[in-house]
Amino acid sequence: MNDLPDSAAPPSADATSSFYRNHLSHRAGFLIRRLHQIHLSLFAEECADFGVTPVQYSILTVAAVHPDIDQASLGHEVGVDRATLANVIARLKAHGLISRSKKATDRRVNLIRVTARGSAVLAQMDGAAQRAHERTVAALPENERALFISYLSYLVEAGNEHGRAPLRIG
Amino acid sequence: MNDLPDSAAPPSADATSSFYRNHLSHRAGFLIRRLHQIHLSLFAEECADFGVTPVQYSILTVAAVHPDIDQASLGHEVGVDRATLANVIARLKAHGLISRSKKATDRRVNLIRVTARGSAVLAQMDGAAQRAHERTVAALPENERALFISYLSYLVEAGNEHGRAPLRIG
DNA sequence: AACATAAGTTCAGCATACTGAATAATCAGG
DNA sequence: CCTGATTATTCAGTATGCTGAACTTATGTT
Repeated sequence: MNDLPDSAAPPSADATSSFYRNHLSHRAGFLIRRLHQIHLSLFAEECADFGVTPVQYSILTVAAVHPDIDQASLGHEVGVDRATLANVIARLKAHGLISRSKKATDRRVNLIRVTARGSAVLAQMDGAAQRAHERTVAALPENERALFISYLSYLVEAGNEHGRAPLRIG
Repeated sequence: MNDLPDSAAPPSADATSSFYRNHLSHRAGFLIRRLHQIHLSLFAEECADFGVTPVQYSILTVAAVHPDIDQASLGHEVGVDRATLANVIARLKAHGLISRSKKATDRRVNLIRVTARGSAVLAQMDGAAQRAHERTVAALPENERALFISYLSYLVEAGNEHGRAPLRIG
């Protein structure tokens, strides 16, 4: 059932060897996209009961330790651009997990605060979120796992200036 | 300018040590999401002249070596679910890079074919796409780079059943 | 032929992510 | 106190990715 039709059968090796040397599954970007999909799926599976996505969870955890953080700072911490963050914040607010207020001394600024309900959800889903992260790299033996994370971390730091939402590293 | 306001200053280490042990930047899912963003940015930078995104490029390369491939097979090869694929296909068709026809012996099936213009664009952007993939991991020394790719590849294969668009590995 | 079942695709709706433009509020110089 | 530049946020539009439901066409059974 998964067979390709004749016209789409794998081409002979000599006709397309350059394709196979450069196959999707050897391209960094392709693999990263796919591993991201896998993580999203694992997170959804572990955290289905809470209705909180990975990005929402990241935002909640940062907001929880930075009471009344402004949106720009929150975006820098979590690596989410301002437009996306405005959308996510709106959803979190609609679900009652955060509240928003204008800063008294600068009314351009929105201050974000995790509600009591938000804190409760964070506490309840802590284990599930941990498991989702662990399962994403669980297939690697422990030594390689630590190495993989350190490579990831190094690449993220090295490429930090790329994209609209560079992290604040310091 | 990047300083947090007082109310959002980093909390003292003892009050939130569990937070720092479990900081965002040590979570696999967070790092993968961020590295994915970085890759998207690098790809956009390298391939800006062609108006083709990473997923579109993956689809074009697979369709190029599988003439008249059906959408379900294409989705399995590229790791894109059917609904998303329908959208991407529509955009590629709108830009004249692919054409679509009904399969004669099973009119439920759409057959995808890269147009002459699509082939030309693929050929023209080949170098730029390569550079985008290479730059994503360029910060690692060559040995570690190969190792990182092999870890990625291993994790993707191990987690392949997760998500709506598992790859056909074979 | 009639029916149920299955397969391929599309549609509707939500979430994340980006760009560029608009809006609103603040600040710095004169 | 105005004016212009800066900063914070939002809005509009596009792309990817998911789920569940619908639709169309094939297939298998009787």
